[in-house]
Amino acid sequence: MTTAADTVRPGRPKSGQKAQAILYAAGELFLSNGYQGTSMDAVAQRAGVSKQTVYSHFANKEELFKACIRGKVAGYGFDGTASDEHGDLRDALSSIARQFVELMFDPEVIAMHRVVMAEAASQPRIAELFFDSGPKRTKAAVCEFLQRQVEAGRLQISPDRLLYAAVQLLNTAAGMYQLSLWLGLQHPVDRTELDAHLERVVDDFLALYDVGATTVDASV
Amino acid sequence: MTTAADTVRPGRPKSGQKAQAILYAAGELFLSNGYQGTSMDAVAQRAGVSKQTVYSHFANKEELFKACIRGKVAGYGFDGTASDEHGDLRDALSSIARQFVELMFDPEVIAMHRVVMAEAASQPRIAELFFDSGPKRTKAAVCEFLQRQVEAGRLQISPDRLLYAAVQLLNTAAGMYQLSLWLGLQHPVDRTELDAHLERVVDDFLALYDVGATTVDASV
DNA sequence: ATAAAACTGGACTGTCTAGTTCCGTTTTTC
DNA sequence: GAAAAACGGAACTAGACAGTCCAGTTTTAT
Repeated sequence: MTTAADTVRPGRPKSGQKAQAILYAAGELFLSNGYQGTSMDAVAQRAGVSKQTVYSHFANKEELFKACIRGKVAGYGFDGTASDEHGDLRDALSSIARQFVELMFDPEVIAMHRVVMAEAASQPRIAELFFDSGPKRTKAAVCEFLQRQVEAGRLQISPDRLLYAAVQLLNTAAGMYQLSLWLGLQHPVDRTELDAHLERVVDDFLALYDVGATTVDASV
Repeated sequence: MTTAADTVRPGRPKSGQKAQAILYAAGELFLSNGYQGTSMDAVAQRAGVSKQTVYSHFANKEELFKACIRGKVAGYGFDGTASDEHGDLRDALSSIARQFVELMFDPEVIAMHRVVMAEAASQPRIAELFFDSGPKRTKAAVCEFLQRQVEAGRLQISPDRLLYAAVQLLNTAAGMYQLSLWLGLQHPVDRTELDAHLERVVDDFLALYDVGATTVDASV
């Protein structure tokens, strides 16, 4: 299969390195200054490239922005469910929670959320793209993990509660810090404090969904 | 006590109505177009006022923005803890959760979060102001409510867990929709679906903290 | 070698921006 | 009535921006 880009043409081919440099520079600028706060001149200058070259690789500012977000999101995989299926359930949950919190503590991830949210109103497709390939994928991964634990008889979660439980786990884990982080008000959390927090989170989760847990039925 | 503003001076006094009109117009524009996306000319035009007048009431764009945020935040009180102390605990928790979720569904509140987060990097004091008089106050209110329930013997929460529990309640209630809302991807949620969700949230909360609830101690 | 295309560097357009200042008018208090 | 200040309207400064264009240079395939 040969696309238009693959076709061999006479003349000098586009430099992939320049495209990379442009993407990298744009990524830095967009994430720290926002979409509107970043000029194409600044991108070109930081990439060490002429503005013409920027426009030869990316149709316009919006396309460049989209390409940036796509690239960044692709780089931030959440492999929390790679946790061994046969190890301790508590450890696995703990690892998922910790990985998620640490992801949320990453300054670049924070900047990402900020920029995408800021531009969500004027660029709905960007928001969708980000959500689908980021948070949505993470939730789905945790869902699948929980599903497997249910099937293995290690957890008690009714099928219609799976997504809720997954969000509950991630949310209680990171939700404590989330908004403060996005507002730039959160100091890096103390290691031992974080450990204690995560233990609580996993304890609560197990109290609700562990096979031995008492299900409180308040309707009676 | 007379401040400089109170002092009676000769000449025409500043029109409070104009100040209000400017604030209102600026609020609309800032919330829908962001800080950088809003020009002072646009504010003046929408307020039906000359730019001179805008600058006579507010020193500059930043001060105008701050005044806007202050005003908006002050308007969004969270009176969820006004819930009767002697009524049903479940109802009270349910009411708190519902009120919080509905607050989070308010388009203006969503826009607010977006704008403040977007500007958090360049305007840390705004972010702080918003956080302290918004989310922080809400959390504190719920904390106090829980504290009273603990004292009344209706809930079992150790003192160092109070804030965690409060955040847990609010977060599980709204966290399911939060990010989607901020990204502009969430359709208004079906009434019955929301009811079911909130019931789950309260059930889980009671399962963890109700006086009759079994505390799972996994360290044994 | 030659042709084709990428690239540089800069100039350029048209539009928008914040902030300030001018003048003439209106309103209000002393 | 007089003085003081708020107003409207407009202009101006000094700059940033996205995007286009062009002349000349470099790289590459044929």
